[in-house]
Amino acid sequence: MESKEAKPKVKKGLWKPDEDLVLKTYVETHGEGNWSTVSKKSGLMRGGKSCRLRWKNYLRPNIKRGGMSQEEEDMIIRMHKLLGNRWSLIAGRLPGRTDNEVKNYWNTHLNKRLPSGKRMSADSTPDQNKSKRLRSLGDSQPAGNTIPAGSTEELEGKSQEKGERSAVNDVRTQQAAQSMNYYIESPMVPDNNATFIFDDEPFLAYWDSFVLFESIGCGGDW
DNA sequence: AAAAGAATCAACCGCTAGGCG
DNA sequence: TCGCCTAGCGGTTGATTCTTT
Repeated sequence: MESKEAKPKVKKGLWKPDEDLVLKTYVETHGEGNWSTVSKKSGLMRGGKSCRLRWKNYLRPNIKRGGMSQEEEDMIIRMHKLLGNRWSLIAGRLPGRTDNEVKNYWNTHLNKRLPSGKRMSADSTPDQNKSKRLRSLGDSQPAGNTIPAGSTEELEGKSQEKGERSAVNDVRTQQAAQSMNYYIESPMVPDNNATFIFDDEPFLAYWDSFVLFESIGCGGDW
């Protein structure tokens, strides 16, 4: 029953509202960055990583909470088909959404609905390291910074949202099943014969140049 | 009404890249 | 050039909530 007294005790688990308040106030005052020192300076007994994640996923302004819209769902499906499990890149095309949220949504809602039990999980990602290679490029447009103002929802709305969740999910399940009409049956990595069926041209406007760069075959194994 | 199982999602972990001294 | 530190990423875990029996 020895305890490691030398190390400062780092709190884990769910964040409490007062902790959120402390972190939010701190970041709004001092700005983002130096997460490793946030816990010391703010008095939070949290690790830097935890603080960064909490801010990025929940406390940051313009974070959109609640269910995904049909458009967002479609976007996720399409982007995942193109990019695989590059959640940060996908989230970057969805204003107000975080990579964690997109990832969870995919794993819980969309992945299981794939036709004929085909799973688009990490297993099917051809090159995990590609995301690392692309990171610096992708960071030029981080997930939250392109968000138009006015999409913030109350964090306290969560309990209500939970109550509505099952009903909302039922509707969304049906809608998403319809959206699968333009789901692409070709392998995730398109070759020259891959057929992409997009119903709306403006989708292209969301592509970054590096995505196009890779898509047209300059990315090695693409 | 209670218990068990399933589903969901917030948070953590390990790893890598990039910056800086 | 090397080593350390920080930020960011995707994968995984575990707690909570919901649904079914």
